[in-house]
Amino acid sequence: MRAAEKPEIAALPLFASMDPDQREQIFAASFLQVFPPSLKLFDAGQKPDFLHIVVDGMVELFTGNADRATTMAIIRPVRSFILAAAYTDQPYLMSARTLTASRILMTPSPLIRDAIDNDRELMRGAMHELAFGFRYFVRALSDMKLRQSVERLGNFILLESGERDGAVQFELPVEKRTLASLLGMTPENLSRAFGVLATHGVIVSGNTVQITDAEKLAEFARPDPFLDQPG
Amino acid sequence: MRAAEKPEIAALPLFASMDPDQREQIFAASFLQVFPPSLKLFDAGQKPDFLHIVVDGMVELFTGNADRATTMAIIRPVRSFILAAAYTDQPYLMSARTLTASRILMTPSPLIRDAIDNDRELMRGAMHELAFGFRYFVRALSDMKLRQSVERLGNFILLESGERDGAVQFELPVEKRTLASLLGMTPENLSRAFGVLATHGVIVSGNTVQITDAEKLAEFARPDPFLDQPG
DNA sequence: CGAACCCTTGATGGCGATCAAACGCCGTGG
DNA sequence: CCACGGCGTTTGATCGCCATCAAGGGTTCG
Repeated sequence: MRAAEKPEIAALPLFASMDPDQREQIFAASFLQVFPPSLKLFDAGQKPDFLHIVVDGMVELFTGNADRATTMAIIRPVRSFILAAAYTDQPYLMSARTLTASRILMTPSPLIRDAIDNDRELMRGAMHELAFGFRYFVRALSDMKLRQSVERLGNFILLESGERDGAVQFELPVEKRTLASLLGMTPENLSRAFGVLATHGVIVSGNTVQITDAEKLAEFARPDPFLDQPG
Repeated sequence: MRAAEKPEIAALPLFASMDPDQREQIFAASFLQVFPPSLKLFDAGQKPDFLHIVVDGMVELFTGNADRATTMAIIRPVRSFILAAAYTDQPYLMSARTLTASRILMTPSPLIRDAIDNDRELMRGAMHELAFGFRYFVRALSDMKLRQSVERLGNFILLESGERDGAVQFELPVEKRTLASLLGMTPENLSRAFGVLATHGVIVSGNTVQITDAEKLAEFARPDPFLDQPG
């Protein structure tokens, strides 16, 4: 890692308040690496060599067997991923690949395990990071079990809008095919789902989404006040 | 909590290796309570007052809006639940109720937060507990997205058998209606799914499941070597 | 003994997957 | 500069899984 990059990384939520000496030790053994788009980072089933943190860019976590595949999460900066595997030293449950060119901080997992065990502030960060991931997947599972595809899309749009301070127009963060997989449907049906939402206050053109009637959209999607929240 | 019960609780994985003084402090403020079956413990959306640990019995975590409901997990001894909410002080994402008469240890969440922050061994236990929950929901989500209902049931049976050291005959841990909800289907279709599995080496009579041909079942269900594992 | 309640079995319908083909966008190469 | 080819997306037609509706059988408990 270059010296110029250290302050930026040190400011990450996970590292911000930890002991500087220990942090320095972690950084000394870590790599901040730039990856091209569509590069596989690791496979499900592997033992975790590194804890990964997305500093810039976007990473897709996905699973699947030979026949089928599905994207489990999209990781945007600044978040770690597979902390659960790295800390407990169990095989990855998901594979990872970059969606865009990405800068990723890679820290050897034995090192991060020790550091978490020895630094209270880092541990707190790790607990929060893990708790965030836990809650994300709880949400994703209930989204999947309780709602049908068009509702999921509607709530996704509301959530994205919410993360942009309620912006009524924004760009989709990923290709539609990836979004379809994230939402548990086929690209064909995502296309049709956007069509349905046209009658519920949403216009889509290319990659840009415009909410023309947020109230009507909310009425259709029925977001859950607890479940459909960032964080 | 009665004095006679303390050693049993102190032996729980979460508490086993923590500082005895701090543990004593936690116990002094905790309740070990017996609940009847079908009792609601808390509702999604509430702020977490207590960390719960199932010592005996069985607890169902579930979500749902007015129309639909689904069970998210079945908690069997000895596990904590909603640690993520209790530690980060965010509202519960799921509701909880007992399935059977249950003994549950309830620890005020501010207390458990402090204790985790101050006791390294407890913190490790909490990290592992959280990591376990995280991985459980990752599995559940990919199970839901990648497999259809009969496959899910087949893999559930294989998993239960695996947890009983490969026993070829065992009792279903919950009512079939609850199992159906856990597996994301209706009771009617669970019934039909058992029917289908009859041609793949599984016989069901009442609550007892018998695997007559484990190989044929595995061939049909195609369990994932990484995903379909306890722990 | 009767009444819930759970489970099962059957019939029907809808959501979404699959198959198929055409469109639009964008790169490369002539 | 334009033709071509690849790929993501859209649109249409069909099929299959599973939910829903409905009714009957079994068990448990008051």
